[in-house]
Amino acid sequence: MAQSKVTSAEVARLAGVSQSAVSRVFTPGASASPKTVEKVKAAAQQLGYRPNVLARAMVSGKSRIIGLVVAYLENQFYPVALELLSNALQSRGYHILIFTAPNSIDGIDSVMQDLMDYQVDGIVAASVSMSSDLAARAKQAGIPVVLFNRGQDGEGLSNVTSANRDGAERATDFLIAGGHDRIAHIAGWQGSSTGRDRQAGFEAALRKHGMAPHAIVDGHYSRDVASAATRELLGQSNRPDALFVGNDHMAFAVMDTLRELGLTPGRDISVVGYDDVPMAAWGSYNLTTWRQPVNRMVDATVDTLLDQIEAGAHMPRSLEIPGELILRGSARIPEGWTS
Amino acid sequence: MAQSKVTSAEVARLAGVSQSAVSRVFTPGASASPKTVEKVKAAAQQLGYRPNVLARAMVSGKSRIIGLVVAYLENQFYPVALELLSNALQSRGYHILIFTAPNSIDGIDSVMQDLMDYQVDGIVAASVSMSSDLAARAKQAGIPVVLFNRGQDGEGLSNVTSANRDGAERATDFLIAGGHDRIAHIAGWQGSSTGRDRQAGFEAALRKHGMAPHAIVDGHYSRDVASAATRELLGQSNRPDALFVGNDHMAFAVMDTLRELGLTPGRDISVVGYDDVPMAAWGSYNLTTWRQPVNRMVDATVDTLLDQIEAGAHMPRSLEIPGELILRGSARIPEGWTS
DNA sequence: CTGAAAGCGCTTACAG
DNA sequence: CTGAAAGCGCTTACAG
Repeated sequence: MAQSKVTSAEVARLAGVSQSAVSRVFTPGASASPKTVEKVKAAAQQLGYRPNVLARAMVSGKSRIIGLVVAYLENQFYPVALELLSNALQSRGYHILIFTAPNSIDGIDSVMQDLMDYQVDGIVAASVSMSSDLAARAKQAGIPVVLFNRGQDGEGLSNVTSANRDGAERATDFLIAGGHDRIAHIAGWQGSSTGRDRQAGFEAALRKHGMAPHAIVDGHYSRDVASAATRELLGQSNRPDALFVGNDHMAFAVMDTLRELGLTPGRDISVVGYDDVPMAAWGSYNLTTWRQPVNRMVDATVDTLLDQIEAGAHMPRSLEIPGELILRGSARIPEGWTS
Repeated sequence: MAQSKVTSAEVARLAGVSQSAVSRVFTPGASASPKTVEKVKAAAQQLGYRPNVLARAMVSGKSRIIGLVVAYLENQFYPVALELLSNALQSRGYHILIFTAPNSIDGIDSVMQDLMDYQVDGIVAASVSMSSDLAARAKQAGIPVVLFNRGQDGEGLSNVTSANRDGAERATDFLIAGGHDRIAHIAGWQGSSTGRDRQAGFEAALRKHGMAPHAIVDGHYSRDVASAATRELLGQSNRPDALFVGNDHMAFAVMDTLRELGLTPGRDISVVGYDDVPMAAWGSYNLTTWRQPVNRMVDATVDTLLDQIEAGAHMPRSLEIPGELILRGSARIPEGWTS
């Protein structure tokens, strides 16, 4: 309702110039005389004119919209990443169109179609797997895709993750150095690359020391599953003395459950997580965990995506961001441990 | 870069019909003979054609994009709301374009301009205040706005909140019934309607019982501020015996701090929050809190917005969703307390 | 530097 | 039901 949209033609009329002149004044890098610029700006100001981004997108072929596919926001890692991503993109003149993805592969397929219908300039897929068919489709449509916090399954997409295998291995080294010898792993979802890589790191560390896993169970990145697994493990006569958990989100559930069982993490049993979400530093958890540097991961994602969009970079990049162990109170600290 | 976009003209050529015919087949409610539909669908399928949403938006004037302005995602209430909102909108054929807002009023102004440049069909502003100037601008541009979890300051925008004043009053009643007589309030940010309304409810309950607040301090919806306030309150000789906290996010910080001080919430001191975010149910907090029903708030937001967009509803609606007290372990439960 | 014109990919009256 | 045509609001060669 109301008087609604002002167009460049109206501004042109008021300023006494052609419509193209108005367009040039609002196009960075286009040439216009100071006099024209002045007249146009004044008229635009008076009318409250702003260029229609959609019309611009149509002719330029650049929408300045980045599609974001995100699965579940319950794990604090994702809202944090989302906020950083949105800010980074916003400062570069892009905006995020959000698509919440069902967890099935079919679901994600239809979501991707939706996404492309909006003529997005690029896609960030956070923590979702993508069929190679879909990857091919995006490539064919010329839309850059970068997988965030997920490896690709063979296809030629870019992706950024932390060094999951290395991080898990070093976190496990820490537990071993702490003198634990019944170390169990509540693993990340084995249907995801992160879940598998972290488990591989866990196993490698143990193997290196000639040890065997006390137990490994798939926690599906779910609080409930992790909680049940904890109960199960602690219900056995041969209890683990340390738990390496596939992500912080599950580790919180594990700690809650241990306390229900009357155990104090850090004293009776050691718990180490993965991610270092803000909540890990909160007093009630004070979780020792492997930091996955979300800010650096987001920066790498944005750089990779924009290189492909703006500089036409073609080679898919696979980036692994290093992390570090954050020492807190949920796990015994080995004598003389440094970094 | 690949063969890229297929247009309706190409489909028309292959199908042996006019371009308008193709358009009609893809426009719900437009008329086309079964034969045409069949030919067009086959051709579209073969070419991998899908209508360009942006082009459609240009001519129809409907972008099917909803702008979402969101301030900070650290408080779990917002990611939860975001996910629900995205799903609800997605199922109705809309998508969310995200704008993260600076906290200043100026910042939010420029963000809103950005938003309108994208020709969004509607705007949801979550937990941000809006200048009445801005509200007027949106109205003039014919873009419906609904404020989520924030009251409007006089202007004619729609908004949905929980019944903040009532909820706070009843939460405080509960504390009074529990026999507490030194009840302090760590208030939500007094620059926000929610913060003020909840404080008003707190004061009303006390007044009703002829009591005075033990103390009221503005926690700014910040963990750090709430934590410092807790230390301050507990450092005095005349300590509060109960704390009503302006939202769960701060209440978690308050509980962490109380424990650092050697106090056990629910036993040594009662704590009640506001929101009932998922984390409130987690074992480490087990927070007694007033539930702000986020799903109903989101539904109301979507209904209000789409009524204005699609049905042309003009009257601004101000909706207050009722809530309920969720009894957990962080506050003493009065003898014989029901509901 | 500037204007007239073509065109981005659609939808939607308008005739038939 | 169908096609030719106009038009959504811009950008971008093309001449001048």
